[in-house]
Amino acid sequence: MTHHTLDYANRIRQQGYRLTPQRELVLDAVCEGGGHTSFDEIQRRVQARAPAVNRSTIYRTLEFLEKLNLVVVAHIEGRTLYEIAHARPHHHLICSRCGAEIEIDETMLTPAYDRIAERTGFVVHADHLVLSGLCGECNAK
Amino acid sequence: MTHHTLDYANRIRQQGYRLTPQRELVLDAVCEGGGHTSFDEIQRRVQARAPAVNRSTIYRTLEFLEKLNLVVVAHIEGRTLYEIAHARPHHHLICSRCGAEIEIDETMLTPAYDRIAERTGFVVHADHLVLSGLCGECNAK
DNA sequence: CACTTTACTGCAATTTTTCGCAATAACGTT
DNA sequence: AACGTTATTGCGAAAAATTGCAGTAAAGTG
Ligand SMILES: [Mn+2]
Ligand SMILES: [Mn+2]
Ligand SMILES: [Zn+2]
Ligand SMILES: [Zn+2]
Repeated sequence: MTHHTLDYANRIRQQGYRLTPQRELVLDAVCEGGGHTSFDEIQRRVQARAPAVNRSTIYRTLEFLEKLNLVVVAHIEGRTLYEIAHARPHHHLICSRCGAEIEIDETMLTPAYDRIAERTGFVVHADHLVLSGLCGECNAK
Repeated sequence: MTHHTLDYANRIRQQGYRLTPQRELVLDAVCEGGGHTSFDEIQRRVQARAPAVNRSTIYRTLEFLEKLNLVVVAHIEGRTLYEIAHARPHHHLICSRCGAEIEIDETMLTPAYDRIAERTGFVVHADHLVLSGLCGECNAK
């Protein structure tokens, strides 16, 4: 399971929080499938294993996991999508014409981060951006 | 009024849409105050002039104005904030420790856009990003 | 100005998300 | 292993946001 490498159990407990079955179930649900997952899909997966888990709990748990940087969120074309946080952050390019999605590594943004740090002293630490624009193909037209 | 410079009336009509009093009221409401405005504040301003304007209409209108690039949105610390679109896009740096907000020009990001275009062919056209990280002061500690 | 088309609005109903609170259970301590 | 503290859950209710639809009115035409 992907998130095991992050040692989420200790990460949660070391901050004074508790590792509950609900939190493990939600974490697993976000992991399954690997990519972006909607709330409904997460709820479906969680309740397939434990039907009693409450919808409110899933909302609160996702917010919690996001706060601990175990899960990242993205708003893409009106939809709110969740994804397990990986060791290295990544970002998304969304073509506003054809909808194509391209994934890029955080290193693509470091030139801008450097400029920002130079001029403002601010050190950017973005972990899941969504940048819109036009993909190569659509741009050619 | 700031948005008049954008000639929003023609911009709306030229695409087959209609310029309604409700749309002007919402646009004005987003303009007033200049910066980021919450939905509730927009509703308050609109209904101060025209109490009959429906809440649903305001939601739909904001979405519409966003689609036409007359208004930009941002999700900052859980809040959804609206702002009138200016001639040049700008972005925000939010310190995740002290909450400080720094505004930056789009030119700060062009080095990254260039790299992205070189390697992927994708031309980024982001108009209102929110980047989190640590401000200069918080970083020193 | 009267007329036609159909984009847009207001309203009510749904759906989604948040919230308060009493009951539960995680986990450090004994 | 039993106990105590209190973070977390489930539940019901409230609040926020979305949707379908019938009526309204913007704007082009003559
Ligand atoms: Mn992603
Ligand atoms: Mn702004
Ligand atoms: Zn494209
Ligand atoms: Zn700071």
